[in-house]
Amino acid sequence: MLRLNRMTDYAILVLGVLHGRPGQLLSSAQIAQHAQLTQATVAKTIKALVAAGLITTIRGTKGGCALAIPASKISIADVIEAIEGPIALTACVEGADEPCSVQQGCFMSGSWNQINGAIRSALDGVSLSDLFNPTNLFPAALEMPKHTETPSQT
Amino acid sequence: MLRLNRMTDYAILVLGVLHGRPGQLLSSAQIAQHAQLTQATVAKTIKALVAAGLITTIRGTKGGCALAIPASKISIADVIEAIEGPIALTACVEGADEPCSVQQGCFMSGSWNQINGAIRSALDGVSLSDLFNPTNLFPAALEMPKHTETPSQT
DNA sequence: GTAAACAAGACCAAAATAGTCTTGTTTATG
DNA sequence: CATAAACAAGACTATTTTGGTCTTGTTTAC
Repeated sequence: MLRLNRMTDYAILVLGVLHGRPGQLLSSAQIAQHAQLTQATVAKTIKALVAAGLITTIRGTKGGCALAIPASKISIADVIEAIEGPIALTACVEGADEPCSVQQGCFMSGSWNQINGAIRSALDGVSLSDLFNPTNLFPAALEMPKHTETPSQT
Repeated sequence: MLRLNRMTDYAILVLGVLHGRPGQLLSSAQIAQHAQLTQATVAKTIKALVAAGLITTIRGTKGGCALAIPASKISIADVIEAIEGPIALTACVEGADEPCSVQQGCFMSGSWNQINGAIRSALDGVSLSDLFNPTNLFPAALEMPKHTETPSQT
């Protein structure tokens, strides 16, 4: 299913909360409340996002978090890489004897690199603001109230 | 990391073994031997591949497996879907109150569908024969013996 | 009828993931 | 300068997912 893990979901949620309140410093507790997560989980998410340079934090009383760069400059790929590490399917199969012995070393790696690159650019092509304002991609989205198919989560 | 799971690796291995022996009926035990897996694990993999119509099996003594369709017609996406189910990141975030209440329902679903589609077509664009004969993609592959970067498995 | 092979599902083990808790550091405020 | 609010970081536990094995059944060639 190639599914994102839940922490990445949370990260997108957290970034969405920050995006919805531009210029405000929000504490992790506030974010947790808006995102309906526990403060501890939000803190864990924030740690990774700070490490990746996507948000900035200010410590001490009156501290909090804000987006480090505009949502339009943050791609989905950035978020995924911040939480899950480099984007790569890397299914380099080593165990086989015959089919691999024909060529030397990891003969499939070239193909996989190409596949990984294609996926990465797909994910790189959508920014958080595209995600949060889907009208950019689908101008009529808000006028079509038929959302019968439920895009399942988790 | 968006990694494939191990069963998908195994499936590619199994298909590679079959691809390397066109026209032959191989028992799961033989495949297991070539792929250096246990027979039980291969049998499990085969079950999914048969269900997806990628390989055909013949029961009884002298039975075995063979590719149901040529490797050039099987895409990576087919294999992934056979083992892991539909390809979808589906990170439809429901929990948030504020950022979601502005629009109705799952407002991000449209964007995710587009992203999923892009990934799927990337995976659809590479067939198993591309993977097994990377010269199709990289004509000089066999003449470049520098494989320093190790594309990690598992 | 027997053995070789696929079929299918139950079940257990191992690994990855998610979530919590504790402790420490920074800083505004009274 | 003490206190409280907030971030920081990592240890630890629990849960979930994944991988692997085992058992039992069915098909078919000889």
